[in-house]
Amino acid sequence: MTELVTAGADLPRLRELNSLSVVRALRAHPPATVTELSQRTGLSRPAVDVIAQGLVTDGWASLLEPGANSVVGRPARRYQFRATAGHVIGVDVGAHKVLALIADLDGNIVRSLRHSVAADAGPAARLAELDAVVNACLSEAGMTPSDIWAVTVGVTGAVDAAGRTSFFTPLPGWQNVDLTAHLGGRFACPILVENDCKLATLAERWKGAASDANDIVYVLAGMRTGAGLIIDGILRRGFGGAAGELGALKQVRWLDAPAHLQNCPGVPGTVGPDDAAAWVFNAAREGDKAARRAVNRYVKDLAVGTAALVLTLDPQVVIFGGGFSRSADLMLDPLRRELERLCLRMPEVRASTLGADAVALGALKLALNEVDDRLFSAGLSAPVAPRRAATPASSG
Amino acid sequence: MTELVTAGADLPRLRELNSLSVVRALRAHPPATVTELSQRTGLSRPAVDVIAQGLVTDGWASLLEPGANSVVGRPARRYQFRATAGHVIGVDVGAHKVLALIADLDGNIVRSLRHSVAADAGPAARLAELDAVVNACLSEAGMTPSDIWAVTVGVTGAVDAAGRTSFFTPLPGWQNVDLTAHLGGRFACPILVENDCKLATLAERWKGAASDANDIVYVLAGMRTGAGLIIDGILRRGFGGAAGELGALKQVRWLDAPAHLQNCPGVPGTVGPDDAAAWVFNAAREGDKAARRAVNRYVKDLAVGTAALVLTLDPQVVIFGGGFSRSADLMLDPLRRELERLCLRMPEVRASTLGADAVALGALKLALNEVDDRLFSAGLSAPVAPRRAATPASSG
DNA sequence: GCTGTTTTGTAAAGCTCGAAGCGTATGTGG
DNA sequence: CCACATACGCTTCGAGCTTTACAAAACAGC
Repeated sequence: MTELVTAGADLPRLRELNSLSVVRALRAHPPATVTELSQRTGLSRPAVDVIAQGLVTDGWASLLEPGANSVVGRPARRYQFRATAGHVIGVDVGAHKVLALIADLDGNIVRSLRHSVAADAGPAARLAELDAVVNACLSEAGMTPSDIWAVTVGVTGAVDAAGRTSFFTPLPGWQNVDLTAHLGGRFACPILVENDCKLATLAERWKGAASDANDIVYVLAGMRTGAGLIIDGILRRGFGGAAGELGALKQVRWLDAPAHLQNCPGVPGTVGPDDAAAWVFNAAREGDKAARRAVNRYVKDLAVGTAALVLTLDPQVVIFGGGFSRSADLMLDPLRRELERLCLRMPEVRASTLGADAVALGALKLALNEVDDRLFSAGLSAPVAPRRAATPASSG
Repeated sequence: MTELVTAGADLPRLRELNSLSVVRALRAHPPATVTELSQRTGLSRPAVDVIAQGLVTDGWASLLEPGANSVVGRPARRYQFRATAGHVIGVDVGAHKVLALIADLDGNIVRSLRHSVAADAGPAARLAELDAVVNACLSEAGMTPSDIWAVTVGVTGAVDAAGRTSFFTPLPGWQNVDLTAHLGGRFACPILVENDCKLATLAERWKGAASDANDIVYVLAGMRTGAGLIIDGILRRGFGGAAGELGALKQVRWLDAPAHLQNCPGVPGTVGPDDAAAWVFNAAREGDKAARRAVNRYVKDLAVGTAALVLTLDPQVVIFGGGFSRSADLMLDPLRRELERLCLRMPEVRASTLGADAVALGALKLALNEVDDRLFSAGLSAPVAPRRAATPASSG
């Protein structure tokens, strides 16, 4: 009737909260004994004991066989979170490839598969390749779609709340492709679609160069330039999912920045447009004057937009990622110098440590976050795949 | 010893959580009967009853005298949150004035006082005026500093985590003035110092034009141009407190934008530089061609930076505030047109509804938030003024 | 003015959960 | 084989919430 201002908690809820607390402690430092869990959660040993046994019978935790016990005294039972209770899929649908990863609830990658796709492939062909990769990856792992608890797909371009690439995408014919609906037929679990750049940002914070920071600006530097934002530890999408699309503003010079590299004088005619940048970076490394000038011009332009992000958000760290980050050795210091000149408070500037898998890793992480959110809000009844709340019927 | 991963809750903590839950319900819909509170919190009537009585004896709530009871049945006791249990102060230290507001815990303004200050006053004189206003306001309200639970002071310029204006401020000699230390001698409660622009943003969300939105970009348009950001309902300061200082980047044209108004041809020599903008707005309203052109140029420049913010954050709403927002009728539509051209997803654009008190109101809100945070994290023992955790000794 | 109705206040019983304490089990080291 | 250290598991106790039941207070209608 009346909306709940704030839910008051009764005893069963208390037990649930403490169970979740134990699960968190279990995941943070596995494997753990009852005594350790008791210390970490602040609960008494007997309380943790019954909770841990309940987790085992529910399937959330498992007992480790007693191994080498260095300490004197009765050896403690060692519990561990049963990460294999569920799995998630992260997919990167890029211009040239489709990469799928399957991981367990702790993020351990169980299976990965990568197919190449022609850059000019249409949406139907690309979707078919997506299905093929996901299917093959699942069967290689000996799983069915019902074993999957969440799916995330990363695509290029801003993605709206419904999971559609509504604005712009370089993938041919990809506007308004409804991936949620496309995958919804086979997966009953939550399906998330997200911008590749945002996912790469998430990945850098998960197991990349920004794992220690909570306020992160990620700059994707490549043939396309983009940005991803983590503020207060949370990936920000914006009200309509279009956060980080600063590159669309021509005053920040991100649109034309890669042209400095592509149009650099001295690039041999035998080098294709996609490889021109790599050639320029190599030439610059070997001392070629024109190449160095091109790189410097590129960095100068990149720095304008980066400075706009830094001045707007004042992050702790800026991550320099994307395809060009392989040549970060050439550009990191010039970029720092430019930012020093343009910004009020200088953030740390670091190069990405993740390679081409960053987007798929971020997709994995987003799916894991979704699972955790549901776990910690809905409570842990039994480890089964969650189901989407509503399936908005919409044609792809 | 070991850091707590997540605190497990025991029974006393449960009661505390439920008490807070009742307090929240009480504040959301005052006055409230036990039955209403029971429905809103989901707790049983007897549980709410003992909690409510406890709140009354602690001083957090009070009983309302039974008034007209339209319904049949035994009249219910009506409880209300005792907002006068504590008070907070919000101060705006501006270029021309010092404005102090005192409010109770519900944000009802109890007392306000405004002193004018010369724009070229030095830091000592300005601090003296600040003390005078705060003292007078307190004594007029019949209070002492120990009655105050939190103090917030708004100043121009980026404020770092320690509460110092470390970067730039137009207030003469104000660099590195340590307001926290200055006020720390007389107030034992938390003292917050914050950028005026951020506080105005907070005020617009509290009781201004953005009360329905959680993702807000506030643009302060005046002789100085600034920005404040609310993302996911929370005011964002950035890692070093310098978020929103996009204006420092010359490519976004905010620095020179007001010059279009000041240097507009046709401004009589009798009009001072501070009043030139107002003259131009009036002239534009009356159809003066040169004035209209100046206003349009100004809006065009303002829109570049605003578009950078919008493209970066994709907010739900952009608030057009600051001194020039009095002339929003002239500029709102042109600003919308420019943004439509520059942005991917168009946010709502609204004019500020708060006048010159916005900064002080925001300061009040920040102080109230601080009180609430402490309340809801530390629990409610008895309504007394909180004390600062650590007083970092630093000379002003 | 009395009675019935309706809603609130209050008391008692029961249940669940966590804390504390204590005896028991199971290892290591001498 | 014995002493010791640590972990397990049982019992007792207390706190807090819910349910149920009953008393109290006001209004409506006769």
